[in-house]
Amino acid sequence: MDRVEWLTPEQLRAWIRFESVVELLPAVLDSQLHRDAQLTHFEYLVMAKLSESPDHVLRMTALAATTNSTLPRLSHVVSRLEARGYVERVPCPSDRRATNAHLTESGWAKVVESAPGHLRTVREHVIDLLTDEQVGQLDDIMAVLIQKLDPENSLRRLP
Amino acid sequence: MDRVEWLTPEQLRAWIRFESVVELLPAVLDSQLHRDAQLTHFEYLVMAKLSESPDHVLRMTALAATTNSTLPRLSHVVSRLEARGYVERVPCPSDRRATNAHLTESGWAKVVESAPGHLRTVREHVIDLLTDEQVGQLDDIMAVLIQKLDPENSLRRLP
DNA sequence: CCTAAGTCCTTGTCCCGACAACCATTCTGC
DNA sequence: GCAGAATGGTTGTCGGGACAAGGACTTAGG
Repeated sequence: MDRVEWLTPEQLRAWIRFESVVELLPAVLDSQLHRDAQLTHFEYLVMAKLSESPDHVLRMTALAATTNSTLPRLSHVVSRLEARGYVERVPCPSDRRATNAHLTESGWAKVVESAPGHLRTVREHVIDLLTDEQVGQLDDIMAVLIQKLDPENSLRRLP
Repeated sequence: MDRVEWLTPEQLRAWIRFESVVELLPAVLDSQLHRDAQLTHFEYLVMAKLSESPDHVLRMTALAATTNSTLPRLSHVVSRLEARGYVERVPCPSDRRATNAHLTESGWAKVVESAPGHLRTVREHVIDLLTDEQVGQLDDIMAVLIQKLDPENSLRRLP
């Protein structure tokens, strides 16, 4: 292994803090949703993305992309959501390999019901703690990191 | 559920990007460590914290705190690391309820061997992508979030 | 003291995510 | 057209993390 330059104290401190947030934040989001809506954060995300899409339908591949997920993972989650009546699978007419995931009425209602609580959590733990300027800085920084993490920009729908 | 103000476009975009990074970054760190050192990110973190500590020893409770973890989780991981010879459990002489986790020679060697690769990954995916100014902004922002996520740095979820 | 409550840690069980193997359909080159 | 590659999804298995319960020890109160 080649030599790597060590971090400066400022860089190290920033990294340790960032690392901690990355570790702790998902647990907060997960637990709020699980407590208030019996949903995983990822389950919520899947339904939320469906709800933003025309006709509440997305192909599995597209849905996997927007949720930063893999197909196997998504498939399992959709099966769970299907069992609870929130989502249904519909064969894609134009490509018979493909499957469309469709948010049911019940699923839509679930999203509408649980969105405010989730939003509140996001506000309480992130957005409302920062100044507008900091939100802008966060946006810029995360844009740079995403570019590296997800070079192909498979995440569409960035407003 | 009370009404919650929706996010502005700027806030929403920042949040979606941040959310994506929080989702994707751990996978990158995990996979590098697993590939190059057969270690979980959390396993590495545990050994790293031990290696920074005097005599390479920490009480389980303290170790759980510095790694943002719970005691059950830590206990399982230490068991695994013990089975691989990287860590050993030593009863604490002053408090017989307590257990000290001690990094073995082999564990120390493992940390020394795998640290550069991990550091390189952190540099490649975060630090080296940002200006010094941005690193400072990231530090400030994460400090604010940490304050909310872990108010007294003495976390541990209570039921 | 001695009992009750609190602290420190371990263990068992369940569920979710990663990974690999697999099947079905569509595309490509010749 | 047709063989082989590529694409789109599903399923099975395995390992790690959350949570609940329990065991061992210590401290506090009368």
